[in-house]
Amino acid sequence: MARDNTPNAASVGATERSFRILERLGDQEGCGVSELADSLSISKSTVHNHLQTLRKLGYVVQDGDEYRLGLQFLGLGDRARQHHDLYHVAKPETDSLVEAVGERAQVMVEEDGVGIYVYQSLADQAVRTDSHIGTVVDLHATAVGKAYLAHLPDGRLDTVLDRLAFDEQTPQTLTDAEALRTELDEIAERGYAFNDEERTVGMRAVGAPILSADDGHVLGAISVSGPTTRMNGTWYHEEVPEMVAQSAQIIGIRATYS
Amino acid sequence: MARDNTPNAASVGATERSFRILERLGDQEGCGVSELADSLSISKSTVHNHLQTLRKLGYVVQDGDEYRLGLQFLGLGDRARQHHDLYHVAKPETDSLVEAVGERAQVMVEEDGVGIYVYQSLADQAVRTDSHIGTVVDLHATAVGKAYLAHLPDGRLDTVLDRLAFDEQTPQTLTDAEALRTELDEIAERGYAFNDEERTVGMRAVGAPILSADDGHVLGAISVSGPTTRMNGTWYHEEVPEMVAQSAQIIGIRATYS
DNA sequence: CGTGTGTGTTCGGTCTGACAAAACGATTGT
DNA sequence: ACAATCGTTTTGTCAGACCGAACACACACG
Repeated sequence: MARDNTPNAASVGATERSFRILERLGDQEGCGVSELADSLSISKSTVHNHLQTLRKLGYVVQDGDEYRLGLQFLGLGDRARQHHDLYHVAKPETDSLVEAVGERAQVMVEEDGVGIYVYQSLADQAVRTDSHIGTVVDLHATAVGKAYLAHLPDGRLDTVLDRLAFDEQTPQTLTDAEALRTELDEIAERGYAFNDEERTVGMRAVGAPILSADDGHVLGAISVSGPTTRMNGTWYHEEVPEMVAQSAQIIGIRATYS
Repeated sequence: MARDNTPNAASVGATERSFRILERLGDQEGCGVSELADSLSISKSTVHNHLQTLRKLGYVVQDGDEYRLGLQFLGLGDRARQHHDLYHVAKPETDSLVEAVGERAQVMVEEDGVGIYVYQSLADQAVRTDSHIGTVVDLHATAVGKAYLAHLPDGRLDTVLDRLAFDEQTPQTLTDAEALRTELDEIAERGYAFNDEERTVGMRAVGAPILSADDGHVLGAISVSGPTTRMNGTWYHEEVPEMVAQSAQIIGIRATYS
């Protein structure tokens, strides 16, 4: 171990392996030992040991000859979310926003430099996408992300932008830090952010920041998203932004005084 | 569990330790290294290594001098839940049940011999308890649990009851397997189950099984629970059971044909 | 029937790397 | 200034995590 730098290793390999296995199990529902071992380049027996350990703990269930993620993770996820009081106040308001607008709405908070959806509400007509509760958000390519970044203090913004990958998701994605900064200024002044097919072709979204009612620091963001076929004209440019911004304000007030 | 003293170990110790740390972090929101190390009887440096590893993976966040559960668990939990299609159909119906009855309602499914809440809906007046989404349910001491057990095939019931601990939660808890079996027979005939302060003093609940509409096997259970001060008389004994049973039936039908 | 390829599981041997104890800094309160 | 915390880093050592290979059990096929 003395050779080759390892800047600050201090890392538990077995834990990393367990979570790689778990994440893979989440991607493809139901999976066998061999398939996991191949795709992760870990030996079958090691994968088997990890799965048995996780099964004993209740985080994985063995369903015939397949392994699946266990529902115990709901408990850990809910516990983590309980600690963010934004969730409680945002949930009912988000539901009524969806009832008014239709489509889908999601609430994002930042954690350690990445955005994560803590709640999502879907109308019947909403488009099914790959974003769910717990999804890690691209801060530079979503309406929630940009609305959030636009209200971050300069210092924090710099550190977050430094870590951003600027993946190009679609031809419309902003991949230049300077272009993003100028758009963030516009967003801050306007009060809400647009996303016009920057992450998913055919999808548009409108996002607004959730600000603390006393000192004005940003707590998170909320957005409504839908297909370009329905999200257009003044509905997209004026009416939806109005409703999203209002919901964001209500959530901000409730979050501050409760 | 006294039985089953690890006939074949094949267990990854580091993973077990990581999850013990994570579960402890979930219990008490925000926690320092020393506190964790003491209460888990693990050395400080080991706890530190695990926390750093989990932080790198995003499952733990470092907030000043405290560590907290990361929101990434929401993703794993939601993924696990997606695989159970019962959740999708139960959610809207549970919400409208809560709107009609008030109080709180929860949906349970079984996984590997234990019951787990996959959804919970709270009215404004609902009592705050320690049960959340992801909570492991005592099958013998809850309305959902008994409603579920009552409709389990005899073979499965035996194996589940064998593993049950029969903890006495309150003076009212059924701790005798035979007494439970006779009550399960009554429940199966009646179609719904009561819980009269068997798990929490001052709380009552009414639960009904969610049955598949074609072959009648039990998919899960749903219950409404509230304080004894409001849950009594014909409201508790007749009207609420009626509504819960009806919601359960609707969910069962939707789950079967979708 | 064997036989081939696919599983999931078990078995030892090897060497990594997870672990505890103690030293180190950085804060706090006395 | 000192004592008493905290979190972090370092050290050596031995348990145990890992792999490869063998095993058991399925289904296919010819």
